[in-house]
Amino acid sequence: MKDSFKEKVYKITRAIPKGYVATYGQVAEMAGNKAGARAVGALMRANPDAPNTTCHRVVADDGNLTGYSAKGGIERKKAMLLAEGVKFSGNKIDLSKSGWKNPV
DNA sequence: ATTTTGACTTAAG
DNA sequence: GCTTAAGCCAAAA
Repeated sequence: MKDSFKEKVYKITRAIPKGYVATYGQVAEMAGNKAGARAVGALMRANPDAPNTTCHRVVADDGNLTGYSAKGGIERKKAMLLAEGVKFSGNKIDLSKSGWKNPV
């Protein structure tokens, strides 16, 4: 299988359970490139599989919401995550409660 | 093929 | 605590 870096990133992003979020660095590391956090963001922006790839469950390492090219932007993403049960700390995600880690 | 940009992260000032 | 700089990777121009 030709799982390129981006395909892995999309797959991993899709694998994030509802109510949880993963950081770009985390996804990048799972995809095989620990330093590819930026690349992950770039791929999310491309997001060819938008309704299939839950790109809104990927956030910055600090739990801060960044990017989101779609309509509504950050506010929309925040509302969406909050509706899924993600715990927010003010205007950021509480990674201590909603931080996702891949169970192998 | 080379250069630029970007939804990152960490370190230093 | 916030701003600036540098390092990393991949896609787009």
